Amino acid sequence: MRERIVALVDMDCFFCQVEQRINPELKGKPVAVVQYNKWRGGGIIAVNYEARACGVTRHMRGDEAKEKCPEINLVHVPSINDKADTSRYREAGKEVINVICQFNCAVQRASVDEAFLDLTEAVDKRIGGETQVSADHLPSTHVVGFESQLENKEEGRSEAVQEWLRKSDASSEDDHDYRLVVAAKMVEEMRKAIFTQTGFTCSAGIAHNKILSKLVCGMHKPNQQTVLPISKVPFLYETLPVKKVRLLGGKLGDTLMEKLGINYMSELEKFSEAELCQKFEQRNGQWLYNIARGIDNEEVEARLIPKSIGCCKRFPGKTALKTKQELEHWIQELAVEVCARLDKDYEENCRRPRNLVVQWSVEVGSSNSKTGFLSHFDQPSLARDAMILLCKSISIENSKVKVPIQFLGLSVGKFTEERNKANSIAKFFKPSSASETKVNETIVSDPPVPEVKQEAPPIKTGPMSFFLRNLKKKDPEKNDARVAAPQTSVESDEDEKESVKSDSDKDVETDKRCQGEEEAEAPCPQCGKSVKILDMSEHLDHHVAQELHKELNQPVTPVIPPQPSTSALPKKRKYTKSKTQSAGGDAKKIRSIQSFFNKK
DNA sequence: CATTACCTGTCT
DNA sequence: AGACAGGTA
Ligand SMILES: Nc1ncnc2c1ncn2[C@H]1C[C@H](O)[C@@H](COP(=O)(O)OP(=O)(O)OP(=O)(O)O)O1
Ligand SMILES: [Mn+2]
Ligand SMILES: [Mn+2]
Repeated sequence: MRERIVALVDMDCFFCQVEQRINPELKGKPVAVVQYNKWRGGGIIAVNYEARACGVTRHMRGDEAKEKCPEINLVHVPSINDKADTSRYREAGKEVINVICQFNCAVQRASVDEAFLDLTEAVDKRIGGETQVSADHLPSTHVVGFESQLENKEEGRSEAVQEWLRKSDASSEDDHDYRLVVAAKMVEEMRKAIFTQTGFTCSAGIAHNKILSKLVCGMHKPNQQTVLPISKVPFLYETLPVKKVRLLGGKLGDTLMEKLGINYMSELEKFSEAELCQKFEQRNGQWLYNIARGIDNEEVEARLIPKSIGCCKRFPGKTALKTKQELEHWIQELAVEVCARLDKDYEENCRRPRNLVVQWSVEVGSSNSKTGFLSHFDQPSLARDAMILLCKSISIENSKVKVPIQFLGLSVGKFTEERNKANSIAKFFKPSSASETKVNETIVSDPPVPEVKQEAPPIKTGPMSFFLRNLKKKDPEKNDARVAAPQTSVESDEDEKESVKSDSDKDVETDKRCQGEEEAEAPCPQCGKSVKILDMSEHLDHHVAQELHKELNQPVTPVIPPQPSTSALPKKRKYTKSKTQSAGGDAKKIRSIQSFFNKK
């Protein structure tokens, strides 16, 4: 089996770096970024390494940080109309993504400050050319299982890297390690490019899948990178608490430890797939069985931009919203931000959202949401539609909200690409197509197929989901679920009498009240084709599937690998069990690793 | 009384 | 498709 080469690049104390670039006086000083209310100095969401040295951590209050570190510089997240605005960090994140895209590989934006890369093809191309890699090319690289015990840290690191290089030359029977070597060199170059072009430092993990690359990225920070040779997985797992693994950090991790009586990842390997499936459901069981062996088949999806745009705000305790006026006010404010970001997104990505989701909660821990079809994107429309959706589910009497609202959120999603964007219509994903590149800049499918019904939209089978739900069901005091024809447009029940809507006749909107109009048709806003209104949603889904495979952003000229990619990678993920290797026991453990993973 | 933001899987 | 739980940054 030929392993993929996957890297995870994560920015160092990202929000702090953004603030330090804006205000260079802060460079070299302890900094933390705080968000929300003035209450006790605000809550900390990012801490730079100088401040971490004095024990300041995320979740702390500004006041506590001042105690631990009197010289700390607390920077507040910008606030607009009493609402945190994190746009500057999103914009900075885009800069980074743009640099990464100069390298020829599939890039998956995983959060505001990190991205997964599939370097498999890029590495192969690189090996086709020059092949020499020396320790000089890997000045900030660490290799799991090659830690040296030398007093001098840097000397030890360098010696360990050289040791690894000696053991992993191109002539080895398998080339897994050699390909990691080449990848490590590329990632060194990429990180340097990120720094040169943005001024930000970052760290990276390089391994054969997403879970492992993410895991090792955190081992050496800041401004360093860590490689995990496949043969060192058992060694790594020996001292690795299960909750450190992505997706096991929550309830699943807890029940895993509880039900199996284990603490470290190495202990997971002795359970049969059948037992894991029986205890944690089929899907989770297979995933666990695989990850216990260092196997994770989740693909790096070529996606550079978020799938949804939203914002929200909490109103804890007595600040809960109690009147319709308050509610309207905050809906307006949220709509202002969403609208502004939406306009920008349209300019940059030429897409429009088809869905609007309003979320709210009436007590801590509860949550409710209502979804509606979206056809207008100006602020008043967003606010109006959101209010209508909300009013369908909560009861208001005499301008008083029956149960005070403690949380309110607006988000839009299910984007479709704008038509008429010459050249973009022809791209239609065809499941049976053999070849397609997954490099972000070019997703080429063989013969472009026009507007045809498409089976099998890309199957999304992310790992993990949860059986726990049934163990502890939420108390359903919930909604009066009187509304809601699925897939109707946003429209109030109150309007019923006078159908206020006037100018929207050209829009694709439906109201389930109009029982007699189930046969009515309207032009699809995407393709113009006449479609039954009640089928519009399903129809639009085909466009959504299309959008998933559209071309994302136009990276500039490739810096490193000059060749455009042409070959294919599998798109569909499968959970394949694998009976495999795992070269038994590196008996000895390195303390530094142990303490790294056990601390905190 | 951490906060805001995004993603995925299951159930219906 | 929509509602919701769970997970992560
Ligand atoms: N729980 C949170 N709530 C709000 N914002 C968060 C939260 N966690 C992280 N962020 C923001 C601030 C971080 O700078 C940014 C990236 O997160 P993350 O990569 O986990 O840490 P970091 O970049 O600050 O430090 P590190 O150097 O350890 O990566 O996302
Ligand atoms: Mn980070
Ligand atoms: Mn991160």
